[in-house]
Amino acid sequence: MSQQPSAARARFDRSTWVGVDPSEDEQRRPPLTRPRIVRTALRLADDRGLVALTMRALASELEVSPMALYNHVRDKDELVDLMVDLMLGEVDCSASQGDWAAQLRALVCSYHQVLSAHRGLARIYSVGVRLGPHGLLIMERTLGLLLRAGFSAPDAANAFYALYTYTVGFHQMGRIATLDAPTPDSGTDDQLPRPMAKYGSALPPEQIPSVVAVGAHLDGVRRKGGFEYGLDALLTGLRVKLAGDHDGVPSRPHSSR
Amino acid sequence: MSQQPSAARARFDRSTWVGVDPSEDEQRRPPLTRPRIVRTALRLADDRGLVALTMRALASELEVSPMALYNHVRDKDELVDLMVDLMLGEVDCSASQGDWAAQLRALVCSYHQVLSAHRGLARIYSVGVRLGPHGLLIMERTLGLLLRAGFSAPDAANAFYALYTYTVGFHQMGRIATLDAPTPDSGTDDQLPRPMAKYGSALPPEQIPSVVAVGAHLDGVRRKGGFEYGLDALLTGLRVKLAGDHDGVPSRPHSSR
DNA sequence: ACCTGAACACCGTTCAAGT
DNA sequence: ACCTGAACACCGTTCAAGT
Repeated sequence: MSQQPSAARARFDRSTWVGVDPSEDEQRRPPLTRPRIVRTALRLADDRGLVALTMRALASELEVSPMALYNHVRDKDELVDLMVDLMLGEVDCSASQGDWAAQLRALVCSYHQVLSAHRGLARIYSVGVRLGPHGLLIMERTLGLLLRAGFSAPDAANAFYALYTYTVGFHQMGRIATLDAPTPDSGTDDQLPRPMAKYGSALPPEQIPSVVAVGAHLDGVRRKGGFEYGLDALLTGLRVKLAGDHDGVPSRPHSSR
Repeated sequence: MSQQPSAARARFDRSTWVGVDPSEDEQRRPPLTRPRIVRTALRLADDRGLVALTMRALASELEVSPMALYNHVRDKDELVDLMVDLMLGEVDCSASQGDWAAQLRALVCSYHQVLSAHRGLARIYSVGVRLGPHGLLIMERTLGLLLRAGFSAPDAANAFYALYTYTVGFHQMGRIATLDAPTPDSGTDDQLPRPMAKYGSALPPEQIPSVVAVGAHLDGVRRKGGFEYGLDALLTGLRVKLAGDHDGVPSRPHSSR
């Protein structure tokens, strides 16, 4: 009762079966390598969330002492960098069809899908962006498309950063809610007729008529084509900017300065 | 030597001077209130960064036991929510001149400036967005401008989320760097002629020609008008989208679906 | 009602020691 | 070279106790 049953059982199995077939035991515990650590860490973050990604938890997942990890990885920051680069390897950087904007759209959408598949990691992505080879390749491809489209080097840097910022930011923004906890009594689904119980807490409804009017649609942004909406607006803006530069016409909405 | 000198000194001062002039001691230690806790926490995060914002550090800054805070604040998450709303109170929500896009631009730029003034808090902002009264007011104003401009409720939600995502994301994105630590030997300034020592580490230069070509401008994005570049592109895209809706012409760059 | 000290269940990481 | 256990310097938070 007061002992840890799983630890006791593990010890028992080990001492019982070791020596009978050592190679089988070896099979069950592959050697600790850097790629295996990073792969396991990414899976752990995917399955149990960012908060569960702990050096200690990762070590126990690998059936190894916490300190064993430090022989293959400098510290947790480096581990996260490696995880991010492993994830970014899934982004499809191959050439696609259409003009520069369409190709840019395909690339960024692939990026978006990969981040969606790894929500836990996507959260931490921003804090200190350290690019590995896969990240650099995405950057290279994006900047190449922009430069070939006709953007100047400074504008390409700005456009890249804007696309990048929007995409990563989209995944870090959580569901919008007010200080009051969301009511968990809604048994049916999301499209409830009166969703303002959530938004009305911090301010009386008569002070936020627009929020009340839009309300029901706000939660759906992340599910529906919310990402593509902003992305297309951004791409349209870039297209107008590029055309304006070639015509010598400023594209600023209001050149108040 | 082995004792903590500051703790010993504090205890000495307290026991020495208490009773001589209690009101003076009272002045030096104003009562612990919720607003004072939140204000001090925001200042602490601004001055010493997010990582220094610790319940224990905050308590010692307020010259109080760590547990005293829990009489005024449920937990650290709630404290952060309150700090965010205090910060958002600095955003200028007053009406401005120009059409809807210009007013939107002024509002978002004020938002951007406030986040710039509180870089530490801006980092954590995304994780769990819980809006207080000030946040709700910004949301109300933004949605109101979009609705009055002619956006439908779903489109207003999407546009709001895009602007919001971009702005907050901009502040969470750190400086772009590669896995190798940046070389701290550059004594002069940022506009160095060979900035590729930073980007060339993870991949050989011949594989990333566009990165090499743009390189020098990438670090400047955050300083220069990098934020405004993307914001204006976004606003232009929204303007085109709105005009397209009124004409019945789809504004998607490529309606491949 | 408000504050305190001690303690709990965690972290990441250093260190000295094992093989 | 690789792994381990013990320990250090932290966290946020609970609890029982003080006033």
